Amino acid sequence: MVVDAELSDTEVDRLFQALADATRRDIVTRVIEREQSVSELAEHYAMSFAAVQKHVAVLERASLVGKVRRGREQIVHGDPITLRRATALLESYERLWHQRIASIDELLAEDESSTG
Amino acid sequence: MVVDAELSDTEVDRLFQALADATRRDIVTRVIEREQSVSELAEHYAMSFAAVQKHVAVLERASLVGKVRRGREQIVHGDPITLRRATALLESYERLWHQRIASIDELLAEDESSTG
DNA sequence: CTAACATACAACCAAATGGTTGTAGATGCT
DNA sequence: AGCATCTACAACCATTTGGTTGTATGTTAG
Repeated sequence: MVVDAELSDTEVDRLFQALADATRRDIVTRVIEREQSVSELAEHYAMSFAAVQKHVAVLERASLVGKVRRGREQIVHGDPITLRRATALLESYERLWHQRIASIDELLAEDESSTG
Repeated sequence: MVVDAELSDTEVDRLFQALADATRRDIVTRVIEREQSVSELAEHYAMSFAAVQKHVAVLERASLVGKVRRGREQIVHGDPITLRRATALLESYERLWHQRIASIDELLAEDESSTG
């Protein structure tokens, strides 16, 4: 399962952009729990079917979900790999932070040994 | 360090929205590594100072960074707590996924014991 | 074959976004 | 005091976004 492939700036833009909407995040949780058709998803929201269709399209462009035709329905499923990549990205920022804290601590330790 | 406080939909919207721009992500990494003034940040980008100012404002509204006045400068620093919350959120989606996989595995195991 | 259903997609609209320039207010240096 | 620097903020503009309605197309059930 390839997870560490570098994401381009544009891909990351799309990824976070896709996550920056409550309806879309809700769709993601729903299809993670159980893959389901677009119209089935649409039932839960106070907006037109076309609007939900667009949200799914945004998630698809971000590779957070995929669609597979089943008869006349289009079944939406979650993409765990992209989710993993998004998390990994944020974790790398956190790692940066911890590294910075660590080097500050080092400096403080040196300081103490020279002043104490 | 409070990390698990529930974020409202709007807050999460702002959070991911703020991360959905390469310039802003770059600003975040820079201020995580070392806090610095807005104009210092602005030097690195091929856009106006005002544009960078706006990006910082977006990050601030999302609580990804904070600003502190120092003389005539405004020093921007990263906010690790918000970063942690963002990561935690994505991790919870991943957890959902693993739970789903686990229950599928259970079903398969039951199936095998009845058919084998 | 026909009716109902699920989807696709275009056209349209208001609001938000990401950029610009210009002006004005604080602060620091000499 | 006077000038340069850093920031704030308004006004403006093009593009994107998130929604709508309407129409067309493919698919399944009777």
